[in-house]
Amino acid sequence: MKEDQITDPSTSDGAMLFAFFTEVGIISQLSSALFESVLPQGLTLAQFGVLNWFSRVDTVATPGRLAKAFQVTGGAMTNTLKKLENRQLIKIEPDPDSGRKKRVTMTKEGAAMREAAINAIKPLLSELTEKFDKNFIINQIKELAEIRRYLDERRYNKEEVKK
Amino acid sequence: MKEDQITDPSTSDGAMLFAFFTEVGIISQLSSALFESVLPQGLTLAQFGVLNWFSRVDTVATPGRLAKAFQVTGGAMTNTLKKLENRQLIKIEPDPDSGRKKRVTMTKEGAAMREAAINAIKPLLSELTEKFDKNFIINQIKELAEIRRYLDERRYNKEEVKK
DNA sequence: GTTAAACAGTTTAACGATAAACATTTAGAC
DNA sequence: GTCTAAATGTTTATCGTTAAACTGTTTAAC
Repeated sequence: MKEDQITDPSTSDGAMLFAFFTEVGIISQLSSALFESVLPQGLTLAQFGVLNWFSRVDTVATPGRLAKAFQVTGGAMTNTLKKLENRQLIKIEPDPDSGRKKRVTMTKEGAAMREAAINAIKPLLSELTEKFDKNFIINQIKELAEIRRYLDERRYNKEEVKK
Repeated sequence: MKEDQITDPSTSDGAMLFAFFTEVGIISQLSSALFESVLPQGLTLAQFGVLNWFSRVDTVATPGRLAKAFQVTGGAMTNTLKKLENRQLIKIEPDPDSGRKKRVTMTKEGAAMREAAINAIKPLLSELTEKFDKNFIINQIKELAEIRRYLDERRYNKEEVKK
């Protein structure tokens, strides 16, 4: 029988898609490791992302809002926020208006750490900017965002079905 | 939805690149979760990848060769192979020709599991294939591979510099 | 008012990943 | 032959992530 031929993904369009996601996964892994290798004092990308959010989006947040912004589970955000709190880079207080919410803000130390992180990754970003064309990256972002939106929507629908 | 934009491409070239890697990271995360949700019996993508490799590339390998193929560290591959060995999906033996190498092969059960996995992800791949144009994906793979090659090279050079 | 459901956040167990330290085996310089 | 360096693989500690179970709080139905 030639079942192998038919089911082999390398002979189908599906294989291409799988190769695409594999490529994305490897880039995600390699780039994360690369950025974290230059971030100061063992700051991780997840932690830097939260600090950066406070500089760019809003000065106050709830864990839930941050979890949604970064598209991670609540547990993941709890974990990241705890690490940041231990290093005194953020402050977590009970929300005065709601007993189940919490109020997360960045400390002065957090803002300073974010500045240091920005400076630390600057050379790496410059190197990569020089290596890859600006329009190439712009186009990539646009196209990848399309795929990301679909996957995000897909996840949402899956959760709806479960109910 | 998406009230909070994480990525902000319009500020600087560096920010654009950072947004690119953020996008890649999210897609990696969402797609992995999606694929693993349909894989049979808790098979992970990492494990499926190895089984699939044996069907597509070669029937025998060393842990080091697989680690290079998937661009992960040796420790990561040791871990994945151990999981597969525990489930009897692969066989790990000492290399008769070299005391430090090992000889990894896929078992019959492994091949069957790979078949089952292929069938399990087929509907998902069909859905995505329908949603995204074939040439679009082909082009994406080509462009992403370029970036991946650079990051991989970059990692290698970093290791060289350390010496 | 009581009670059930939804919401916000945390905890736990499992996964894959890295980096660094650690054997062990092989190969090369002398 | 010896002895150092490289190659191969593993272990350990730490990281981020998910899913599922769990606590506590708020809302809404009655």
